[in-house]
Amino acid sequence: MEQVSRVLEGTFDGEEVTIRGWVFRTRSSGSLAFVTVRDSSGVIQTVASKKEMDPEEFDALKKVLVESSLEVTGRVNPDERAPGGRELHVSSVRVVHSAETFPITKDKSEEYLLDVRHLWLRSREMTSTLKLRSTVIGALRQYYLDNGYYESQGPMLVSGQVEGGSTLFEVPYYERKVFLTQSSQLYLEALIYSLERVFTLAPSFRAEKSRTRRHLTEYWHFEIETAWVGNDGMMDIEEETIRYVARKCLEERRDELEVMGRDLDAIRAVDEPFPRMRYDEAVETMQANGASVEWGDDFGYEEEKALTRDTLVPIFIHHFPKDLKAFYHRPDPEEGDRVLNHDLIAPVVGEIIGGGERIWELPVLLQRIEDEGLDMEAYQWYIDLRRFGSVPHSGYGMGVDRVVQWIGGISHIKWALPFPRDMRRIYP
RNA sequence: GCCGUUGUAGCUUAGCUGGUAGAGCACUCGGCUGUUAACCGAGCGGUCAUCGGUUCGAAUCCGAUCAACGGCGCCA
Repeated sequence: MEQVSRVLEGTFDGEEVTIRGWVFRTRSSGSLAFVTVRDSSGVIQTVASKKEMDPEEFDALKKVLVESSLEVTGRVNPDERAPGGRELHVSSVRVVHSAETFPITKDKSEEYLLDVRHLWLRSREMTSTLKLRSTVIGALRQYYLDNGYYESQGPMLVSGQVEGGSTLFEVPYYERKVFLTQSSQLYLEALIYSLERVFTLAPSFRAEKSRTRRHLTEYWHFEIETAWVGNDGMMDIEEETIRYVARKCLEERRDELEVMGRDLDAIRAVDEPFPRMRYDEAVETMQANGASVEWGDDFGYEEEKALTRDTLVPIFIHHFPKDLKAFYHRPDPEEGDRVLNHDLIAPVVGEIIGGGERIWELPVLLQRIEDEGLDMEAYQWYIDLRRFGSVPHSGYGMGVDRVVQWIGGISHIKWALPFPRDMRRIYP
C-alpha cells in the first residue's frame, strides 16, 4: 500500500502499486474512466480502460460516486495529460464502500459548509488548514520542551473566575454550580514553584456574546508561566516562539500554504525584530493612522488594525494603564499607574498574545484584589503562593486558533479549527 | 447589548410595476478511447422559512414569528 504523495513524487514510475483512499472526482468517456483518488497525502488520477481489466470491476469504478472509499491497483505512468504529471493505469479495483450522493458540490455557500462541516473537513482547503494547525501546535510543544519547560495541566472545572468580567459558562456540579475555565494561568503560577517553567495547551471557554471573525466561545489556549523572568524577558520568549513556529510552518507546510493562497513573504517577515512600543506610543501611532482613540482607552479591533496597517510584523504594546488590565498584572515599581504587561498584535487578526509579569509581592496583590472589589476568600490559595518563597515570574496566554488564522491568512477564525463553537453554532 | 443582510429543488440561484415556478450543478438513463469540478441527449426533483393580512389573484405588497449569516464592543 503506497501513499499518493509518494507515487506522485515518481518513486514508483513504471511499477505496479496499490493505493487506497476516497473518490475525489469521476469522469468517463465510454470505455475509458478517469477517477481521481484522494488520500491524506494528495490526489492522483487513475485511468481505467474496459479492455484492460475485468469488465465488472470497470463498470463498478465507472459508477462509483464521489467520496466512495476504494483500493486501486495499477501501474504508475508519467503523463503530461494527468493532473500532477502522473497517473495510475488501473488493473484492479476494490470498492470498500460505495458512497451515497455526496451533498457538497462545486456550488456551495459558507453557511452550508458550516452545516456539513463534518464532511467539508475532507476538502483540500480544510485538510491544508488542519495540517498547518498540527504543525503550529507541534512547533509550540517542541520549542518549549527543547527549552527546559514541562507540560502540565490545570483544571477545566473551576469555582471562580480568573479575570474580571462575567463571561463564564456555568455547569451543574452535584448540588452546586461550577464554571468552565477561561484560563489556566493562576494554576500554572502554582506550578512554577516545583517546575519553574511550565506550559499547557487546553481549551478555554468564554461566554462572550461575540460575533466577530476572531472570536470563539471555545478556543485553544497555549499558556506558559516562567519563574525568574520579567516583562521584557517574556517578550523575548514570545518573539522567539512566534519566529520558531512561523519558520516551521514555512519549512513543513509550504504546499498547504499555497493551497490556502497565503503570501509567504508575510510570514517570512517575522525574521525582523518585532517592534515594542509603550502604550502611549501605540496610541499616537493609531491616532496618526486615523483611529479615533484617546489616551486611557482600551484598544478595539479598529485600533489594532490602525497600528499594524503598515507592517507585516507583529507588534508588542507594553506598559498599559493599570485600570485597563486584570488584577494580577504587576504594577511597574517606577510608575505605579502602569503595569508590566504586554499584548502582541498581529496584522489583520489583531491580538494573538497577552502576557506580562505577575504580582509577586503579597501586600501589592492584596491591595489590587481589594481595589478591584474581588472576593478575597476565593483567591486565598492564589494569595498563599506569595507567602512561601514568592519569586518574580511572568507568563502569557496565546490564542492558538488566532495564530493559525494569522499564519494561514485565514479570513475568519471558524476556518482555523475543525469544529468551531460560537454563540449560535454547536453543531456538528 | 448594538448595527446590518438573507430565507425559492439536495446545493448555487433567476423570477421587474402582483397573473398558475425557470436554470446550472448533483443524481438516474443513454452516447462518447484522454478527461482536467469534460461534453451531447433525455429524465427525476419545489407547501417559494412559518403564520396571518391586503387582493378576483401573492414567491412578489404589508405585519408578526422563527432561523441563519456579516460586523461592532469585550477578549486570546
